[in-house]
Amino acid sequence: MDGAAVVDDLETRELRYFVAVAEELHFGRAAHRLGIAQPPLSRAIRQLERRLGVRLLDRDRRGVALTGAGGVLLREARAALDAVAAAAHRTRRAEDLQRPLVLVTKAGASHELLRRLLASAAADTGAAPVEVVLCEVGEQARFLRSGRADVALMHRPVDDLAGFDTEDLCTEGQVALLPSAHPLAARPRLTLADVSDVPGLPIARWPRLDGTYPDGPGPEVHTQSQLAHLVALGKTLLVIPASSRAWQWPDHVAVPVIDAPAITTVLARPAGHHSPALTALTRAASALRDTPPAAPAP
Amino acid sequence: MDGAAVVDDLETRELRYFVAVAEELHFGRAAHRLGIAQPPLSRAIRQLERRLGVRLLDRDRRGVALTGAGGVLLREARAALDAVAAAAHRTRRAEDLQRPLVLVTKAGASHELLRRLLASAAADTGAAPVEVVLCEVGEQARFLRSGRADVALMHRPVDDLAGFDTEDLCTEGQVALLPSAHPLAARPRLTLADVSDVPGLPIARWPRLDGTYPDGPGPEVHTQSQLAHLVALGKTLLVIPASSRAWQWPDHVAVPVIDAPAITTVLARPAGHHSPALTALTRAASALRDTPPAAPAP
DNA sequence: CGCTGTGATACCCGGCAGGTATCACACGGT
DNA sequence: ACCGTGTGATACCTGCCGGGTATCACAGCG
Repeated sequence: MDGAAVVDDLETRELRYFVAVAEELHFGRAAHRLGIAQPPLSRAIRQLERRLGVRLLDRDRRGVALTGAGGVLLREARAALDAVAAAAHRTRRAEDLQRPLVLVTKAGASHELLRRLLASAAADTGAAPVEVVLCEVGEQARFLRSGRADVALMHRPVDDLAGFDTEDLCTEGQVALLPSAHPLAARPRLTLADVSDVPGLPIARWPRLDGTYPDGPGPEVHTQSQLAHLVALGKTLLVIPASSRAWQWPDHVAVPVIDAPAITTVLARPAGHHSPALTALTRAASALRDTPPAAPAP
Repeated sequence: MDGAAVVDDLETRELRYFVAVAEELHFGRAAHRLGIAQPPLSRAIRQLERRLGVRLLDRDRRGVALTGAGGVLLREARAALDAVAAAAHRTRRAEDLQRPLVLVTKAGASHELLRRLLASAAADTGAAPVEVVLCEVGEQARFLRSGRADVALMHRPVDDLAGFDTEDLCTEGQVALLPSAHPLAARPRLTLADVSDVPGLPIARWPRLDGTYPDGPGPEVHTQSQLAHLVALGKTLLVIPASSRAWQWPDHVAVPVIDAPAITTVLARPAGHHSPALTALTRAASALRDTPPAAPAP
């Protein structure tokens, strides 16, 4: 037999190392981030490639690039590391039954809804206390998958809900956020075409999964705080769910975008996970959906 | 600070060791299965408990029992190990785009449907070849989660479909399989009550997730082959989907059980995974559903 | 044509995973 | 009561491998 008949079952250490290199695309920085020196990291990656029998990275003397297989491993390794972290988290927290339920949501979204949900859960006798954690945009899924949170507020269709059980909470339209002085701010309503290419107010660009940015005139951002700054400066415009008032500065105007897809806020939990506290919260949430807000907006 | 402030990120080795002990509930046998000696295994488990700060096993000098936290870790560790294995599998197979799609199904189920599905996929130009893998009952989910298969035939409501995207293929009633000499075999139809407690033909008992068997008079089985033997011997009866003819021996009779839940055969794939070959197969499957079988059974 | 920065290589060392031998103890037989 | 048996725990040793330092090889660039 040849030397390719090597073992399966990678170690999490190897996966962590690979993810670091794949994210940094630089052995030195990755090693620094991992708190080790560069040579052991190079050796570990090379050994990983030999064990898998697959080339993961193209090193061409000036930087590093992911191969196709490397891209697959990056995605799979993240999922696997999340699963391992979830094993640790959930095992630790299995001890006390009266632990609070951890709910994660992206900062600045669904304020009012969350407040009502918490009130409803608190009123439900027997429901465990709920602890709210805020995360950056799109990070809820990883919080759920890695066990750092039990349940999340997510948004369809913008978030990827694959692998989660969901409960619809409410659906709403989107508004464009503009500087109040801008000509478009006077319009009673807008369309996506109106806001897609506004001179002087380009839409901000978020990094793709591989870390690169799409082309375009807009500023590059990767956290909500950066975006908040740019909005406050009137440097970009935003199309967001109508309830995301946290973004609305005093000198901004929200104009409905009539053809933007409706956003549904959902309560998401890992598929197949059940606990009394979780089902109690889900019940409170579904009761909430059937009850309109006490004071509907004028 | 106290000594409880220990690291996260478990190693897969620790998880594999724990799963072995939790499944065997015996350090010696688990060590043998892992190919190591018993003392290092004891030490590794103890270290795992210290790192997690949680007692996982109750050792009381005569055997080992899982604690609540241990049960949680067993489930989570299996999922995590599956995810790690999936990372290796899928990365290796990411290389060649023309690789066959691996379909897993439980042996002896959905014969006819699978044949039609394969024919339909073969007719669809551009669909990758399909490789069929057979597994024991209930193991399809692990094949999908660990990346050993890309897609599975599963059955609602008997299989746990949490975390999978599914496509319904067909729905059918269930029949009871009886020795032809048995009095019940003469009936034109039966109910669950009729077959639930037949003297001399107790229903076989499958192990639960924790490895123990429910109480009852029936024989204990944990593979389909064992069950096939017992059915052939006329020692037990079976309630199965009507199409599972593989179980029907010449001296057996199938009688419809009119109040048994209908079984839907579904094509399942890991949520959020997409590939051209997979979508082609899914398309072929949905086309199949709309087309009734060429020669309906009389 | 050196200088800079990249990843790869060579080599050494220490910690830890794993092995062997043995212990401590709970049963069950007689 | 007592020893035999089988359990997991402990003690101690050893070899391997993960990690460190020093250095190399090479590609750009002024």
